[in-house]
Amino acid sequence: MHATSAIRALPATLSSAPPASFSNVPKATLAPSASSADPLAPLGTTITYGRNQTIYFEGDEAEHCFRVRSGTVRLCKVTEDGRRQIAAFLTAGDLFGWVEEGEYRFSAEAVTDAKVEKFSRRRIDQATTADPAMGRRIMAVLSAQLACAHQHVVLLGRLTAYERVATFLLDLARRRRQPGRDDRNVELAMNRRDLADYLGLTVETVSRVMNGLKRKGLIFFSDPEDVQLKQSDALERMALAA
Amino acid sequence: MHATSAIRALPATLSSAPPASFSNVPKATLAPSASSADPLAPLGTTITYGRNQTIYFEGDEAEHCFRVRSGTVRLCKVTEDGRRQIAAFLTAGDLFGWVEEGEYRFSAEAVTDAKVEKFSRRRIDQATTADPAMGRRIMAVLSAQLACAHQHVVLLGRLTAYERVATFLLDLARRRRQPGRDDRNVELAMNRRDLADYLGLTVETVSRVMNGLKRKGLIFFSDPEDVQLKQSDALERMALAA
DNA sequence: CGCCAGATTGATACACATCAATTCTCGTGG
DNA sequence: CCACGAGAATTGATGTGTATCAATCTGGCG
Repeated sequence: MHATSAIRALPATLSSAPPASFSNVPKATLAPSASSADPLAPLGTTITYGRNQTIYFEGDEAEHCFRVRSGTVRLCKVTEDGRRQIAAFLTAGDLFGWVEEGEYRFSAEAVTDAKVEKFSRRRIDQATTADPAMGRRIMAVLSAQLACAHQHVVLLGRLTAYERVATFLLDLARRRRQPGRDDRNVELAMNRRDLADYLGLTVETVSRVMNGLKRKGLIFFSDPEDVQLKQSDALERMALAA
Repeated sequence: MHATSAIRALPATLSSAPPASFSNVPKATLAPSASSADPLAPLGTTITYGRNQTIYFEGDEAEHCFRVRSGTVRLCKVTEDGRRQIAAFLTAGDLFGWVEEGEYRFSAEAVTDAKVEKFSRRRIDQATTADPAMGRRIMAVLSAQLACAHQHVVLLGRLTAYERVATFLLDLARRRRQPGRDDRNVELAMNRRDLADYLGLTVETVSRVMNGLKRKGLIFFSDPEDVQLKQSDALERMALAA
């Protein structure tokens, strides 16, 4: 299994990290391409989490905030009766646990092995006072994530199962688009259950749709976590809503 | 009809404005209760919009950002084939149109008559450089909105129609909770169509559920936009997921 | 008074969930 | 090296929550 392969070979500094977050929303990374080094980096400590390990639980006191350095993290919530919804998949550069005060409202878990930076709220506050540019960067990341979340809302509120899956696959491909990389080939960092819980569907439906798309020749896969987009244009048409 | 009544009697300054945004997520207002006056206020110009007037269209160049001063604003997106999803209802203190660069991804429209402040991106940037505390406040608002959006994702991804409506009504009531106000009585700023498009349902289903709740005695209304919560506890139980 | 948009109510359709087997994959130990 | 077991994915049969289609009702307004 290719647990950690989806986001592989991450640059040591985030300055050239690919845009993360899902949806076709341009992603602000904390460290801009140009000039200044990542201003947040020296403030945190990096922790490595194994696949499916919990970073924090919903309800924990929110004393720290985090940033993904490598790998994929999910934010999720489980209802009393066991229904689970994933609110976001986060990748390199994404902030999370950015709670003003009180408790985390979602759990954060490593989808793949992941390196995560941890910051104390207090130190971040101090740092933004000292360096206003950093505050603006954080604002940029947060507003990009908000835009992603709104896209996700549209997907869940109004798209059919086929549209959801097509949109997701295209987002994933778009997110990985970089010079010199084959963006026809998408490696899913997550299994069908995660996918279902992100898309607001059941595992069975996701499986049926994926295989339906395969049968129609829009995609191909033998390994369920390694998907080739054969007809992106047809997928685009299917994902009409953006 | 009580178009503008849902959020009435807004204080001139936002310093004592009620927490806005939906979901039971604590709301950071831009102007904190204590000390300093609203730092953003002098930077913007206030514009009044009539009910259903568009503030900006999805696809417009994002040169300004906004803040709600009074009334309710919706962020929404319509697909080619006419499906509409409302991503958020915004009320006093909420920021919107906070796009880094490029175009707005959602349209913003006045649900009720509304006063909105308009800021140029550039001036905001300058101001945050001058006053880092302002940057932190904006971050707080954005992260609160992100939390709201994530709640909305759970609602759309995993809740039944009854659970969605119950959750919505309770959020609305919670949002209005203030000393000296009757929080059993909820005035909806929006009609059934807006409600449906926010909750990811159809008008018919919303209507059926509202009348179902009325029949069960959990709520009461004669005017469809003025709802009394008769058994908040039962509604809470129905809205299990949070 | 009669129009019209919004809300409600009813009958029916369908997309997806649910329940229930298989099949596949891979790690483990004999 | 292969049998075994367990979790993941797939596939099939059936059920159901909500959408869709279609009236009807209601209240405000010209």
